[in-house]
Amino acid sequence: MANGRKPEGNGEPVHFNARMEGINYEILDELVGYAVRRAQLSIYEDFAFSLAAEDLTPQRFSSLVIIENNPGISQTRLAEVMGIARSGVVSIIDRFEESGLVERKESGDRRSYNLHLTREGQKQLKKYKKAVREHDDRIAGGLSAAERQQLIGLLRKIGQHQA
Amino acid sequence: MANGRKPEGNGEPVHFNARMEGINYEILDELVGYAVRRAQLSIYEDFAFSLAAEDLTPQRFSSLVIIENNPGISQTRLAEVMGIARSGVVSIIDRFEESGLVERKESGDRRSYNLHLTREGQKQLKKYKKAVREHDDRIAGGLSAAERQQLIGLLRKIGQHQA
DNA sequence: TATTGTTATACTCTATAACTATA
DNA sequence: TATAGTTATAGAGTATAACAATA
Repeated sequence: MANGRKPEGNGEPVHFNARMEGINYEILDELVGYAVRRAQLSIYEDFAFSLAAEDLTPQRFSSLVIIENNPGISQTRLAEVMGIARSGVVSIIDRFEESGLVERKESGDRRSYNLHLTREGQKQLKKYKKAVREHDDRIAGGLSAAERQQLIGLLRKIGQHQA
Repeated sequence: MANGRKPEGNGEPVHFNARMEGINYEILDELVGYAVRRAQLSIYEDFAFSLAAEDLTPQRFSSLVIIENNPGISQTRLAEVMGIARSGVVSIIDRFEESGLVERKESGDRRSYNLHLTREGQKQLKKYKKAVREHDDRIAGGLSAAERQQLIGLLRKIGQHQA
């Protein structure tokens, strides 16, 4: 063997703990931005854990939902909606096409495609939605239905600074 | 010249628009996770825009605040608080040390360091805090003080699923 | 044996720029 | 000239694994 050591590594997988005992967060506790970021990290971690087996990320899930509910959308438009560069959409759609969930159909304009879910894509997305709802219920478990609605409402007011 | 073309590129910088006209978001509108992610993207964008000149990211800002308010903290502990790998902290601190904001001081245990802000670090952080508060007020501008507190409170209840 | 900091490496995400085929 | 999709490339960010020094 190349070396006589046992396989090592750092041990504990990296985990985000929203609030650590005995740590003074000072100003961070007063910032809306930090609270959102902290929540987002916890949520992302749970999403990844819950849906890694499905090879699904929040980004990929959102793409499927947008395509399903806005059938025929173009890649450029999808990029705008997702807030990413057009080049990023290419690889996302490539991957979905390989796994047979999305297809690029002809549009009138031969420069662009109309994106659609395949039958298989619709079927899979239904499953994904169920899993994502379970995940969302889990992470929002501490909140009543009313609080949940209130939270979504407050979050929607954020980042609306001027036009 | 190597080629006769004018410098081109895709044009419009990538920008995240929380909600696009004429798009159906379906289930995404009901998910706490999506609302948080959407808000987080808007906030991050404003933070980056406001503080890029200071070479500051939310991550780097948080590190400085944690070090200031928990002086003598070790790199491993800081990694835990930030929810990143220990190896990631090394480069963060390296950079702060180069720019003279943080210093690694001896601890009793010769394997580890005690992290401290330098005098310059304290001075800079004071400036950063002012800028970050302005940024936070801007992105939370649509909210009253009460709503802001309410939002932070609700966000804190998230991701507290079981122990 | 375990821990701290470190380095090497790799992977993902995403941006920018340039290219092509169309319009 | 402008636009849609594409490719090439590069830069963050961050993880894992392995290592040296120390406990």
